[in-house]
Amino acid sequence: MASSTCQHIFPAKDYNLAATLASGQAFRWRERDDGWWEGVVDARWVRVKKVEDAILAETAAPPQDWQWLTEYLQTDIDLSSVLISFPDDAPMRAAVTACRGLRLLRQEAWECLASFILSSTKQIVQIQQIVGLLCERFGQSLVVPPGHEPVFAFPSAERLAACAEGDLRGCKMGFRAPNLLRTAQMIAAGELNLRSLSSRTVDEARAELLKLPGVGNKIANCVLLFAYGFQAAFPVDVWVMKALQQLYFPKRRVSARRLARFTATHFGANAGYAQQYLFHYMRTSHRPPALIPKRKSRSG
DNA sequence: AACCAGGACACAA
DNA sequence: TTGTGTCATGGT
Repeated sequence: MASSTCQHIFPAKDYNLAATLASGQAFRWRERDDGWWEGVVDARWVRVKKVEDAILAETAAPPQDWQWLTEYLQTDIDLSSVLISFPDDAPMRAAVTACRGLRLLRQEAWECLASFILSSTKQIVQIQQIVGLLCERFGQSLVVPPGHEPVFAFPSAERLAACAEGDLRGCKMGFRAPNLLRTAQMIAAGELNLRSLSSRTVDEARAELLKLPGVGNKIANCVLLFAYGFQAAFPVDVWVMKALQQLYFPKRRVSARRLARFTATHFGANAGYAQQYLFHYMRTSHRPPALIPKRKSRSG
C-alpha cells in the first residue's frame, strides 16, 4: 500500500541546514540519526534533509504547493549578496568562515513572539522543552506519517488566552507564564494586530511589540528579524554581548546606548543577519572550556 | 555545587 | 542615565 507522504526538492546551494535549524531561531526541530530534521511549520508536520545543492522535504499529506516552505526556509534569497554586505573585519570573517551557509528563517509571527517570550534567561534546550510541552498540551493535533509520534501545532493566541496561569506554569515556564498569558490575551482581543506590523516601518513595528508584557528590546528585535524579516533588527543577548565585547571592544566597557548605535551603523543593512553569524559562532566555535569540578585536595 | 541561560521590569542611586 | 534584585527552572 502506498505511502501517504509527499516529497519535494528545493534547490539550495550553500545552505547549512543543521546550523540554521539549530541556531536558536526556531525551537521545534529535532535531528534524527538518519540525517532528517523533523519539525512543524504552521499546521504541518514536515521533515527536511540536506542533499547535494538541495534540500529534500517531506510532508505527511500532499500540500497544494510548497511556497510555505520556500518562504520558511528562505531558499530563494541570495546569500552571497548578504555576506558581501557584512563589514570586512576579522570577527565577521571568522564568524562567516565558521558558520558557512547559515540562514535566517522566516517564521510565523505569533509562534515566534510567544516562543521568544519564553526564551528569557533560558538555554535553547530548555526553550525547546517548554515549547514542546505547550504544543503537546494546547496545540492542535496534526497528521503524521504512519509510525511517527503524534505532533501538535503551536497553540493559537486564542487558545492560550483561555488558559489559567497555572496551566502555563505547568509547562515549566516559571515567571514567564503571566507574560505569555497577558500577551496572548492582548493578541486574541485584537489590541494589537500582528499581521498589520509587516506593512509598518521597523521602528513602528518595534514600538508596537514593546507594548506587550514580557517583550523588551531583545525579544522585539528577535521577532522583527525572525518573523518579519527586518534584517536591520539586531537582537543583543548574552552571547552577542560577549561577541561584541570580546571581538570589538576588548577591555573597554560599552554603554547600552553606544552599543546600539555601533550595531546599527557598523553592520550595515543586513545587521541582523550578521548578528546571527556572531551568535552561532560564539556558541559553537568560541565556547569557553567546560568547567571542571574541583577535586578535593586529598584525592588519591 | 556554584554558575549560568537568546530578559524584562520595578526601583534605587 | 546606569546599576541591582527579582522572577522559575534546569543544564553544564
